[in-house]
Amino acid sequence: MRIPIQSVTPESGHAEVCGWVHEVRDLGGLAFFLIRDRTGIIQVTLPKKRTSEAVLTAAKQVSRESVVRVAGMVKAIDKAPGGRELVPDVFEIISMADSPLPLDVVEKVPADLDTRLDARFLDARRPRVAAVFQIRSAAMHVINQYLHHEGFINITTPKIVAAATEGGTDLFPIAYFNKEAFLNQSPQLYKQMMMAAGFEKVYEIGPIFRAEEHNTTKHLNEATSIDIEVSYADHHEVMRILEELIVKTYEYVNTTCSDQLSSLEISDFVVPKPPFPRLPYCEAIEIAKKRIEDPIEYGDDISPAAERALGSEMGGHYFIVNWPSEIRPYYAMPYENDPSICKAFDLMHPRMELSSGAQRVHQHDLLVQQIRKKGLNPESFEFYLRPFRFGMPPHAGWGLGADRLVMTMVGLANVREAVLFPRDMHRLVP
RNA sequence: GCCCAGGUAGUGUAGUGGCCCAUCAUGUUUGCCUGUCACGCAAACGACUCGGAUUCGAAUUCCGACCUGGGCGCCA
Repeated sequence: MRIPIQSVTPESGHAEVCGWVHEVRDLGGLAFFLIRDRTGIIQVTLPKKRTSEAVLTAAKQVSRESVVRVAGMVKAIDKAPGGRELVPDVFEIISMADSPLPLDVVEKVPADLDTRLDARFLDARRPRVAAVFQIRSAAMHVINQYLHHEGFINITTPKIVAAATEGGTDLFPIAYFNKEAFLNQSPQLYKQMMMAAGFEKVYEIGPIFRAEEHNTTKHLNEATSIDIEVSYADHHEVMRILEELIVKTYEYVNTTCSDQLSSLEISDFVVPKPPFPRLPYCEAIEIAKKRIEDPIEYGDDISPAAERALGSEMGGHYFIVNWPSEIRPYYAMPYENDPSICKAFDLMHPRMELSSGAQRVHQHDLLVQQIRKKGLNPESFEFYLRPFRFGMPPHAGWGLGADRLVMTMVGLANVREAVLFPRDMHRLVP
């Protein structure tokens, strides 16, 4: 019976493992094979004089990264990695790997990201790459667990939609029988409909699609968004949920992924401390004005240079709050005492924006007014506006970029490294 | 979409007009080697993105195409 490599100890006696041939060191009368599975690496040692002909033939024939089944006695040896080695009486080639390999799994020679993504299945065999996705999995697990625990209902909303009701970003048109259709840019409107449906707290973790032709290390055309919406909550309440979720995610990764963090050579993993500073937009602009050369004025978006300047000033996660209504979407709730600013916020990591959200406008007539103010036609928003006419509770929510969360958490240079099969302007395969 | 930088063995690189039938590492193959752990040693194999131009001569200069990386714009 095959057992995980990590569980092989000197006490195992006779053990059978399956995995990839990681490295071969043939010293002549003695040969070492490193066999790797997802749990670790074990040294298989062949003293040639005392090894069967069948084992020697297979060992001679096998190529790097072939899948093999090896069984034999486990011996305690200080000189071997992990303090044990396996002396095989069985060495079976299950699946021979072609040569040459598209990239070097052992990492003696680096590979460009492009090369790595072209051969992602091989790239992901590298422990440090696998570690990123194990951490991502842990993060998604604890986020689901936290939201479930907080009473959120997990929903799934359509990714094929009829029209671009939100404006702003470009959508991908798709062929949908004989109708016009698009890939959805966000579950925003559907989350809000579920507030009208009385679900009170909903969340969705799913793909979002943006057809922007950007070419940066932090944008993708297909991303994973963690979205929540909460009835009877204001922006303060959902910011609190967001910061608690971020902290819990870091804590969980910190306590359950120590092997993965050390694979990534992260020795200074810092769990952020709540509460995160709430920086009013107007103060953010003042800081940016002092710190960057490019002109920036109240009413402008926060440019990447301004983001970086603020990031180094703030030093950790922080919120930008009280945005001018003018530069936020129509569904962001304006302050009653000063409608020029609204109850919208962004959650920032020092490197980039992670999340944005707001208390939403829940009053039908105010929403129509806001849509008009943005120069949009309320008539084309009928499917969105309808729920607001039949009893819509006040509500607030946010969307958090899962890929950026992972990227910033483990310090990846490029968001593509946090995604198994990233989709950008140039990459559609694999 | 705009701007900048690139494209050389399977992989990662050196090479700015002749010194290049192209450097180094890794890999692969063969030989030697009984404690390696990036094993070592020896030998061999393997590449200038494509098309056009300039030149006695182009990996190197110019033009075009394609591809890649990055920045900006855009990103409710």
